[in-house]
Amino acid sequence: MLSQQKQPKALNIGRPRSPKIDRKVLAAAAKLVLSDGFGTLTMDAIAAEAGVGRMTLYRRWPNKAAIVMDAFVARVDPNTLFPSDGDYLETIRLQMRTMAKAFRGEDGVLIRALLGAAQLDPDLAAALRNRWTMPRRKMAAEYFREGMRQGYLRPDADPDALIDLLYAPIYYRLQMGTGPLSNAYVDAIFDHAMKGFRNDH
Amino acid sequence: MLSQQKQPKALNIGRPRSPKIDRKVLAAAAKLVLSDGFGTLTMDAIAAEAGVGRMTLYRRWPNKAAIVMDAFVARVDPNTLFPSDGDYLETIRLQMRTMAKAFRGEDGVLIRALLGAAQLDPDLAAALRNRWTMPRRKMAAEYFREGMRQGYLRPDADPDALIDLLYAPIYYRLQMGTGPLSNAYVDAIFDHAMKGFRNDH
Amino acid sequence: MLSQQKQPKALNIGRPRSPKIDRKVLAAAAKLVLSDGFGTLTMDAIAAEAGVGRMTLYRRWPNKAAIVMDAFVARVDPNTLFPSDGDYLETIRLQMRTMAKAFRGEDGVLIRALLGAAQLDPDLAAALRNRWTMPRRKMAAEYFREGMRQGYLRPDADPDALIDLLYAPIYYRLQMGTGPLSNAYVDAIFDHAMKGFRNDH
Amino acid sequence: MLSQQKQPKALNIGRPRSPKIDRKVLAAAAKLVLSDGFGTLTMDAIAAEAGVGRMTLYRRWPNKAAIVMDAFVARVDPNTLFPSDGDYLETIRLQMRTMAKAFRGEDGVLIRALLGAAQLDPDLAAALRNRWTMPRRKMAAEYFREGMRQGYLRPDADPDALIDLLYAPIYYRLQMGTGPLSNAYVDAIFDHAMKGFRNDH
DNA sequence: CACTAAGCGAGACGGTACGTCCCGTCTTTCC
DNA sequence: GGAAAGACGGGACGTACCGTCTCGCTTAGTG
Repeated sequence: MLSQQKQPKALNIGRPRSPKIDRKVLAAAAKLVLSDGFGTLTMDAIAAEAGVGRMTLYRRWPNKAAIVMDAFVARVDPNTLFPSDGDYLETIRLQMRTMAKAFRGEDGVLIRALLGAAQLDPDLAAALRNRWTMPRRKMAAEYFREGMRQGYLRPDADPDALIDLLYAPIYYRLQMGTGPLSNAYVDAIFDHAMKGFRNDH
Repeated sequence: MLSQQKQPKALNIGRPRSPKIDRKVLAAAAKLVLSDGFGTLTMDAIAAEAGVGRMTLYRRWPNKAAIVMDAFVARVDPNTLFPSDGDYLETIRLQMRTMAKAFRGEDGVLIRALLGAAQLDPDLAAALRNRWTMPRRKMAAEYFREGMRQGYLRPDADPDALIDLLYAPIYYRLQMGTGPLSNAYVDAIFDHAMKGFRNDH
Repeated sequence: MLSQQKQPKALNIGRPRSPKIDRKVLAAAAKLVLSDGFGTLTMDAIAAEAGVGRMTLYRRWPNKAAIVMDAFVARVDPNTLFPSDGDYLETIRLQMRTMAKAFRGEDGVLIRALLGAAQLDPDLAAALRNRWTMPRRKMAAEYFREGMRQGYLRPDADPDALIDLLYAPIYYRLQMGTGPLSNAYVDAIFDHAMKGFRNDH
Repeated sequence: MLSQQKQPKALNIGRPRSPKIDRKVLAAAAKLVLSDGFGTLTMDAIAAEAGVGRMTLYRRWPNKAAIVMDAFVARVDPNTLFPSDGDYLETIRLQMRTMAKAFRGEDGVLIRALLGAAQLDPDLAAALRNRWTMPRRKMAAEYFREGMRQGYLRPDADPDALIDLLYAPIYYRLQMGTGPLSNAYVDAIFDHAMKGFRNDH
C-alpha cells in the first residue's frame, strides 16, 4: 500500500478518510493519465479534476505516482488469472493473451507509466512489486506447480523461471516497442518456451 | 542519435562542436546520475559539474535524458557481443552472464534510468531502441541464425522470439527487483529456454 | 465591540458564551503576540495555546486582530486617567508620562500591532477608535475643558487640537521609532506645547 | 534602501538589473494597492500585472511591502519641502497643508499601508524611517533652526520637538480617522502650536 | 597580425509545478 | 448540545527548474 497510512489513534474504523474522496481522486488521475500522459500529469490538475484541495492529495499520497498506482490497482484488482476449466497448457496461452490484450489498451498505458516512475522511486517500485507483480506471480507459480505435479510441465522446472520466460517478454515488448503485442507474438513466445530452442533432432 | 544536429550552415566539418565539451558534459552527467540518481538530476547541476553554460547543453541536447543516453552509449559502445571461439551454446550463456554482470553494476543504474525516462518520452524511447536495443538484437539474431544453420538451434525457431525469451527476463528482473541478477538466475533462464518447459516424458 | 455578537436564539442571557473560554483565549493571544509578534500569530496557534477548538474562535471573533483587540482592552480597561488631586497642569504631564511608560512596555507592543492591523481592516480601525481612542479622548477633552473654565488653559483653545498636540507625538514616536519614549521626550513635548514655539520677545 | 542589493561582482555598471523592469513592477504595485488595497495585494498579482515572473520579484525585493515602499518613494521623491520665498511662519503652515492634501489622496493610502506593514516588519520600518521620515525631518529641522536664528521661533526651542508637535497630529489623524485632514484642522494644529495652550492672561 | 564573428560562461528572465501554511467551513465524536 | 479535534476546498507563499535570452569574454580562422 503506497497511499499514506496516517494511522488513526485508535481503531477508529468509523471515519477512515472518506473513500468517496479516494474514488474521485483515483478516477481523475486515471482520466488525466490516459488523456494527456503521465509526463504532464500534475498534482494541481488532479486536484482540480477531482474537485479537491491540493492538501488533501498530499495528506493521502506522497506523490503523483502513488496516486496513479492506487488508481491502477483499483481498476484491475479482483480477477482470477487462470480459469480452472479447459486444457491445462492452453489455459496458460489464453492467460498470456488476456494480459497482452490488457497491455495493448489503457492498462498498458498505466503500467508503462508506473514502470517508468518506479525506476526513479524505490517506494513506488516496492509498491508495484507488492501490489501488482507479486500477487500475480504467486498465482502463476501455484498454477505451474500444479501443472508439474500433474505431469503437464517438466517436474524439474523452476516455476519462477517459467514465469519469467513467459511474461517478461510481454513487459519487454510493452516497454521497448520492438513490435506489436499481438496474439501471434504471444503464441510465438509460448510455443518456443514450451519446446525449447535447442535442436534435439 | 538523440543529441541535436544543429546543422552548421556550411559543411563545417572541421570544427564539429568541440568534443572536449561533450566529454566533460557526458562525464558530469554520468557521475551525477550514479551518485544522486536520475530523479534529482538537473540541467543546472550538469552544467555546473561540467563547468559549462546551460545554453551549451540546450544547444546540443534536447533534455537531460538525451545527455544520459549519450553518456550511457559512450560508456558501452564498442564491444563484440559474441566471441567467435568456444562452444556455440555456452557462448550464449556467457554473453548473458556478461550482460547480467554489467546490469548489476553502474550500467544497470544508467539503463534503469533510461528505461524509466523512455516511458515518458517517445523520442528517448526511439533513441534507446535505435542506439542500444536494436544493434544488439541484430547481432544476436545473426548469431542465432548462424546457430540454426549449423544445427545448434531448432531450424524452425524465430530468432526474435529467442532473443526475447533469453534477454527479456534479465531486463525484467533488473526493473522489477524480483530477485538478484545472479549467474544462477541467468543459468536457470538459459537452461529452461533450451529445454522448454513442456514435459515430454 | 469587535467580538462577534452571534445573537443567541433566545434571550439566553444566563449563559452568555462562557467567559472562562474568553479568558483562556485572550490570555493565549496576548502571550503569543508578546512572545512571537503579531505577524506570525495564527488562529491555530491561539486555539492550541488556549486548548480550544478553532471553531470556538471563529464563533466569537471574526479574525485574529479582533482577538488581540479584546485581549488588549481587557488588560487596560478600567483606570482613571486624570487623578483629581494635585497641580492641574502637572497632572497632564504625569498622565502623559504614564502613557509613555505603558507604551514602552507590553502595551506598546500590542497597540503597535493593533495600529498596524487597523490600517488594513476598517472594522478593526473602528473598534480601536471606539473602544480605545475615543473614550480616552473624551476624558481628556473633559479635563481640558475644565482647565479652560478654571483659567489654566487658554479660553479660546480647541480641546481636540490640544489632545492631538500632546498625544499624537507619543504615538508617532512609538510607531516611527525616531527616538525613545522617555520622560525627557514627554516633557519636551509638554513644555513646547504649553509655551508655543513662536518667539514673542 | 529596502530593495535587495545583490551587488554585481565588479563595477558592472553596464547591466545593473534593468530599471525597465523596476518601473513596470512599481507601477503595477502602486496601481494594485490603490485599486484593491494593501491587504489583498499579492506577489502573484503584482507579477501578473507587471508581466513579470514571480522569481524576478523575489530576486529584487524581500516581500510585497518592500515593493510598495519603493513604489511610494518613487512617486514622491524629488520635491523641495519649504519654498524659500514668502513669509517664514506662513511657509510652515503651507507646507503642512500640502502634506495634508497629499495624505488625503493616493499618497495617504500608500503611507497608511506602509505604516501598517512597518509595525510587523522591522526592516520595513527602518526603510520607511531612512527613506521617507528622516530626510523630511532633516529638512524641516534645518528650516526650524534657521527660523530660530532669525528670531521667528523661540531661540530655546528643540527643532525635533517642534517637528513632532506639528506633524505627528497629521499622521495621527490619518491613521486614527478621528476627523478629516482638512486645512481647518491643519490650521488649528499650527495655531495652537504657535501660541501654546497655557493661559498667560 | 590584427579583426571579426562564433561559441562560450554566466546568469537574469517569464513561466510552471512544487510542497507548505493558513484561512474559514464542515463534520465527527465525545462529554 | 456545545466543544475538541481535525479534515476539507481554496489560495498565497517562497523555491526549484525549465528553456530562452542577453551580456561580455575568449578564441579561432580570415583578410
